[in-house]
Amino acid sequence: MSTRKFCLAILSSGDATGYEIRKAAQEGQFSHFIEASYGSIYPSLAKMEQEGLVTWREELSSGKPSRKIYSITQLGRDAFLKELFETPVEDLFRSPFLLLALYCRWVGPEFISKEIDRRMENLELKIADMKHELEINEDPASAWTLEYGITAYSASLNYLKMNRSKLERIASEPVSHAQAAE
Amino acid sequence: MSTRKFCLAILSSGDATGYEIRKAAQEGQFSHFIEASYGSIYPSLAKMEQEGLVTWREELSSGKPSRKIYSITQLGRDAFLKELFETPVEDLFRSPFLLLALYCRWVGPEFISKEIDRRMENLELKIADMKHELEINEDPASAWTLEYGITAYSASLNYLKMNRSKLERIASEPVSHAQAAE
DNA sequence: GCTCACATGTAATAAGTTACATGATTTC
DNA sequence: GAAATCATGTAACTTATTACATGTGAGC
Repeated sequence: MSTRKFCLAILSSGDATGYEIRKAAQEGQFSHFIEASYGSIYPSLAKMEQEGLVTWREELSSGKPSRKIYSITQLGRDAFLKELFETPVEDLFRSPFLLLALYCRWVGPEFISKEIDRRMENLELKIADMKHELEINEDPASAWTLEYGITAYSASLNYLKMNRSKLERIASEPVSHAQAAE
Repeated sequence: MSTRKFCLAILSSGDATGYEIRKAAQEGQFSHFIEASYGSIYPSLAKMEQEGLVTWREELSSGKPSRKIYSITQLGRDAFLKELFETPVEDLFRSPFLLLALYCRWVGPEFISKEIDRRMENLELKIADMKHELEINEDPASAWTLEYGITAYSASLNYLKMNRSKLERIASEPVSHAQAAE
């Protein structure tokens, strides 16, 4: 249901192709808190077309492959609004990284160190991305959302910066039987 | 695959029933970055038993329903280690709340205000929870992970505290046709 | 000539959600 | 007497993932 909601959100601000919607999920401001791949977007669009929430027209351009440009209908707008008003599902945070941190003694300090590097690079990239979007952006709601993301990610990044050595130290303690059976 | 990994993680620190594993996903330190329900835990345990990753014994206690106590096998430990060493999937953050924030003008300031309240209460609860776990906790890796969570959530909460009025103001601006077609 | 970006989709599979079904004991 | 907690599981359904399948044009 979340891919559907996302497609309606994008289309509520303007027409788009499936390809463009996926790109928005991959690169834009949405990418930081939404997941959607071709395999979920195209079927979702097809289904919504059957339900009358969206329509499409074909655009044939010489050379380039033809595009199916989707538009939201009034029914679609109503459905989107309804979804917005429904109490939103709780935000979801799933972290294989934190699970790894919890079991850091099992993998040792070198591996942990490498993974912390990866995680920090990732956060830095995301933050840089959001700062860039903030600059080219004109919509105040987008700015607010981007700043929320920058704040939260910066806090995580900073925590890693200040406390990574602590975790690396913990990871270097040997795993005793007592701990394993704890 | 993530429910499986989580079950192995729990069992690697000691025997447990399906019920207890689900409780750990619901309440403990894990609950802040893992999702798992009965419907995914029980089938997962059954499958892992067939694969020889876990075994179980029945405990009949007078009165209470009988429990199936699962233990991890050496094969299971190996599988868990292997999963830990495999490059972890990127952390996943999905936020219906931020999508709502982005479209705040469509729902208006009253609704947004209510949702911000909900979100803040939620964050406060989680933070309080983690602080409490931090106190009763003895494992340094757990402490590190909990502090990570407290840091990130506190930053989000603080952002909401400082900037909620801004979003409420944005939400009160009428949606023009130009914006809708932007 | 190669890779990247554009562009659409399907099929098989995996995974998880939600509701259902059942029942005893403990606590208020 | 009611509600919460302990305790196990299934079945139907929804959803998403991954890989496959295909092809053009532009830039290097």
